[in-house]
Amino acid sequence: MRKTNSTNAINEKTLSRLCSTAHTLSVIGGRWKPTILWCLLDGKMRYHELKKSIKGVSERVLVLQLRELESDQLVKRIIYPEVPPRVEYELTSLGKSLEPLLNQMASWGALHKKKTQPARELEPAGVN
Amino acid sequence: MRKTNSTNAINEKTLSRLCSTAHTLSVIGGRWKPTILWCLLDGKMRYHELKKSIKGVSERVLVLQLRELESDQLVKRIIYPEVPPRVEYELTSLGKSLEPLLNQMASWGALHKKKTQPARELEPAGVN
DNA sequence: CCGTATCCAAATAGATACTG
DNA sequence: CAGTATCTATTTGGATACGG
Repeated sequence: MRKTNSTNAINEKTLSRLCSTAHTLSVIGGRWKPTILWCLLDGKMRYHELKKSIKGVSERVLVLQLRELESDQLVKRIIYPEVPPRVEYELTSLGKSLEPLLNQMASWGALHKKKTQPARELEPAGVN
Repeated sequence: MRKTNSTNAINEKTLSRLCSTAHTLSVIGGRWKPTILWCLLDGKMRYHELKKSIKGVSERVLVLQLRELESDQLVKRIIYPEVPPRVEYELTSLGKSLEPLLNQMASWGALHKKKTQPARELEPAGVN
């Protein structure tokens, strides 16, 4: 009759899923991480290409996010010992394994926007 | 031969998905939002039950996150005009529609942890 | 070209006393 | 009970000059 347990406290299964969800968010939740991941799903890119593609990100932050993705093993950093230097960023298989999740997030986000922001173009200019 | 286009700039489709992904993250990405959502997936709860279930959250922050979830229409707030006051929080259908996504996030998070943190229990106590 | 170092701003989270 | 009001701390992001 009761659901989960008498006090509605978080049960073990929920706790474990919660922890895993939080972990996922900590990995992909950075300000530019989804952008970077979407970029790299199209194929490997050099640092400067990323910088150009991702408008508005500063060098410091871009590098920070890349380093985090790297230490989370989503991104591989390949350094070619040349002059001038060349560095390529590429998704690891773990990184590529995010694609379905990112797609689902995109789908849900689109749905949510449609449901919560019904038909903007029908309201001409916003009176107040 | 070329992929997407010549300069590897973000194309329209990627841009749209990126935007939707960012939107999803802005909705569920708060510090306690996944916790709250997992709780409410088990059923409606009163404010104080949430407060007790979610250890470590302060009142201010809990209310803030609930208000954001409410204004994003994931959570319904039901006020009973009684003394003492009673308020229940419940997922809307839009909130419930997050369940598959949260499940997938949990699955990916668990997988990622397994791949990046191999077999903790094999290292006895951590020497350094 | 590919960053790092430094400094700064903004957003987010937290503790806690108080109120209808 | 269910919050709000303050105040503070921490975390995150940003601009930009400089270095290997």
